Amino acid sequence: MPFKPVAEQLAYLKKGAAEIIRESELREKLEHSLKTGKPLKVKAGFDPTAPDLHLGHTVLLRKLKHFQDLGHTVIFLIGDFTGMIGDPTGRAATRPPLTQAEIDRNAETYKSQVFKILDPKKTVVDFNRRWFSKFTADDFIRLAAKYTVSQMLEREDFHKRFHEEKPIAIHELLYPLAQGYDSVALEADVELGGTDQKFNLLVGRELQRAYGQPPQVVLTTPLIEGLDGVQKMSKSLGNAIGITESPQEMYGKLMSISDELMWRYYELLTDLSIEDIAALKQKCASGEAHPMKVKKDLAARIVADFHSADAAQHAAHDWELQFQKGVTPTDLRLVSIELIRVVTSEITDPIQYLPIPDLESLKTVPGKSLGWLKLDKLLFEVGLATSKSEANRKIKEGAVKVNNRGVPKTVASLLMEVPGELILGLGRKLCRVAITRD
RNA sequence: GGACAGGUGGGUGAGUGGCUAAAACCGACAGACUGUAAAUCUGUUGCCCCUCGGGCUACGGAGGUUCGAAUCCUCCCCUGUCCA
Repeated sequence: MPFKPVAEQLAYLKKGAAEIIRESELREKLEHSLKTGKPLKVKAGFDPTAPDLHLGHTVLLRKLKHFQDLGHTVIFLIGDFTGMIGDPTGRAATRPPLTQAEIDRNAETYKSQVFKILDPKKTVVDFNRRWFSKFTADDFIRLAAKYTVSQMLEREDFHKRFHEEKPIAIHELLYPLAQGYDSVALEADVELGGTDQKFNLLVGRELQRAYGQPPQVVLTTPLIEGLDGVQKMSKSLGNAIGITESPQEMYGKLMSISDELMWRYYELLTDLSIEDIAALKQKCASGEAHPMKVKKDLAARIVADFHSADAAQHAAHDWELQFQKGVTPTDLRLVSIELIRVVTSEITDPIQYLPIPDLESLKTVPGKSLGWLKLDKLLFEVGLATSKSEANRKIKEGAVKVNNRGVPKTVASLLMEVPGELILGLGRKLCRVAITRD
């Protein structure tokens, strides 16, 4: 395989990397690989329990892809052994070991998601249970003997917890060792990880030395901020964009980020060069370009990466209709709800109700019956509110819409013909509801 | 094994017998404003019942004292510090 000149490779790899330890070693490794024609082994480890990737993971995956583009070998390592420990995050307890079936299933999910970015033909998928299942207690003690407590306490979160007198379980200390040993087992040349992984990656270097191997180069990628622009993107914080989300969801979420964050996303999630991004930024500042337009471009690019250009265009169109022109999109989620109560008496009930669509047309419909629908129950069952109490609060806050019209704060029920359909909205969320009898 | 400190709502963290569904801050959600951006301002922020209002659950767990307990007592579980 013909490799590109070292300087060119290095420049390509440096773009968007947070830190390279050490750059001179990377250069040497690239030179060596060029000379011998042997590709570098580039490793990145993934947790087997959460195969639900979001854009944050793609920053790393894109960098792996860059290595692939240059002809190197990427090892996608699924940490099915280390997953038992769980990377120490302060409160994560030991996780129950996954069954082989679960691991296999997760691995498949991983592949289907990861190969949206990586080239399947150039990717080696491996599991660290492959070597750890053969590890004996003796081996483990020998491994543990290669590191010291104070070395471990150099890690920021251990250090902090230690000084705050918070618990640190012994097995948590084992995690970096195990992850580091992966590099030994694979004889990795380079390991990639988020900046939060820096310590673990460096342990890999130390262990490789201890086992008589040349230490791997560590390349960290920045952690991207989530939709809130403050905390790192993470599923559990609810500020993530999953890579399997629909074009519409992705586009909508991307449009909701702040202008400031938009530049960060451009930098980390697109192939635009630093110069191009700077130029765009300049244009926005000078008023030559509208930030919203630039944001739309960003959203379209990213959606196109994970779906298609067509899908991106579609999503953009839908988004404009819904949010800029106030038109209800046609492909809303449809939920069926059973009628709650049939109207038996005249409509003189003192309950506050809202006729849908209006009172006159309601009275003259043949073949249908009229029904009451409790609004709070409806909002709850449809999933727009997490409880009926919340639904009631939102009604009182005037946040509810029916068929695109605001519902007065005092309304408790809807009056409508059944079977029928309506568009229910709470804030930005919309839902199409079909009302059926029985 | 012993001595001591501590375990409160999504988070931080007040609260030492009734005025505490539990301060404050953060977060979250909604409204106004906008470019569905940010910033700002306002409101809401345990669950359930038909509105006023009412009911139920909640301060590590289980009991107990009391008209009444997050608050007092007993036992247990968990975490940390120090001693061995």
